Amino acid sequence: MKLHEKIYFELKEKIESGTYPVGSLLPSEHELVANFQVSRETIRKALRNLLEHGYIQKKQGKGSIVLDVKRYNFPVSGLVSFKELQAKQAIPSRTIVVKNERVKAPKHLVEAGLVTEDEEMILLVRQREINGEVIILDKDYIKCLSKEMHLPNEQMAISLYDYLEGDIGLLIAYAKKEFNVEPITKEDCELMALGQDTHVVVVRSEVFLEDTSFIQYSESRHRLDKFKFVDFARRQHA
Amino acid sequence: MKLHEKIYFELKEKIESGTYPVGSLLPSEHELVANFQVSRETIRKALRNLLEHGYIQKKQGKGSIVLDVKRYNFPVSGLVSFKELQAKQAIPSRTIVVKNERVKAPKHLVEAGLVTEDEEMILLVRQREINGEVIILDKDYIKCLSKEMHLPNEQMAISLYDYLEGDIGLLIAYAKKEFNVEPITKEDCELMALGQDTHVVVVRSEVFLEDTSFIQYSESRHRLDKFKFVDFARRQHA
DNA sequence: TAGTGGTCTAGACCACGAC
DNA sequence: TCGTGGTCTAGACCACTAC
Repeated sequence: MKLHEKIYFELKEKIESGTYPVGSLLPSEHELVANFQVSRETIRKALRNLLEHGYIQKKQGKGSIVLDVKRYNFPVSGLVSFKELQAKQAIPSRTIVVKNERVKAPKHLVEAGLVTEDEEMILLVRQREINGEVIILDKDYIKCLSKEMHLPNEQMAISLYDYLEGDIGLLIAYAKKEFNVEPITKEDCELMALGQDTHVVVVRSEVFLEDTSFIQYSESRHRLDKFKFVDFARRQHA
Repeated sequence: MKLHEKIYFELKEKIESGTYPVGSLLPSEHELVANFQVSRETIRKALRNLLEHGYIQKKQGKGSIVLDVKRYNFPVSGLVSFKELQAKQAIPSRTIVVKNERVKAPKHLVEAGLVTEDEEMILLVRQREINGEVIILDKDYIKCLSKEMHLPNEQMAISLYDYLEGDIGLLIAYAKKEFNVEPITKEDCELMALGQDTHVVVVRSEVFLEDTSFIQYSESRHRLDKFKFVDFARRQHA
């Protein structure tokens, strides 16, 4: 564990436990330098991390003010998998793998230059059940990194990202996401518990690895009444 | 202008203009130090800024890879005002101020501890027209910072944030936002061009100043077919 | 092995806030 | 005035990538 990470986690823990109460000031950077016996830049890196995650607000001439974490830190933003979300929220859920097969790359990905024309991809379709109802339908196209590559159904029922990052050792770096509300398709009707709904929320993502190579395109289709997206945003004054 | 900002803007400009083509490597940090005649930490701060805004991907042992800005940098995320959005997209639009009056603070804000019970706030309701249709309905509750405070209608038709930041000199720092899809209200029907729609996208925000004091609560109600939210997200491996 | 970015140090000076 | 965070410097050593 890096020094600045250790300091970040220690301060984060003290904020979450109330050792540093909401609205109070953290010890000054100078004091933290003395306490942790590290250089000021190392302290500042830890504080920057706290700032970016919504734990503190810094003010020149004053100090680092502790924010109300419970209010601002239900992060559904960023790049987080369904499994990681569920783990945080402790909701009874289940995943059913509907499709897991090789297909030709969809045309719009070829046109976007993300894959070559005759390339094969793995199409993965999964139902996400919460309290016994299918609330989310996930459709993923994953680039084949080798001829033999396949995705074990048992793993896909847990987490695609756990498999790609843990078992295969890929490093997922960033994604472009797009949120829309669209009319339902026949597939939505068949695979989701929609009732009278006429629309679903569609989250489309293009996902890339650390070397900037394309790895995954996904469409996550959500029932309107269960969709919620929470974000913590900082204003850019540049 | 700070040094690292100047370097950030110069590199950003060269990426956007294609001087550094997509997929190529930026000059190494060592080279940039020599070119700009600054210390390495200053270069690194500029590069960190490019990374956070989706312009580059860094890889240890390799370098800084230029990403496809056109594809990833339509930022509707962050904390951006309607006026700033319109400016980027050059769409003919108009804002109509429907209400601008003092009211008692709404109960849910009192319960959340954001305002005191008998406090007055300014209620601002604005229609956002695009191509002659009301697509968005913005309802804002703004905290009264003085007895005399009022918001000029002419300014509100341009930008609330321009007024608060420019004219009054407030510094908006961060916000918590929540996205939901909800059934329409009577007010939506009356003030928006909804057609057969039964739902709208609702974006609720709590906005805070640099000293962490609460300043604004807002509800932005969007017609389903015109709502779109684009995000660039990095995976947290910590 | 050579070159890259990642981490860390020990200073300096400046701008802002509270008193 | 004093203490705070913001910017910047000039080094050091380490981990990873490419060859």
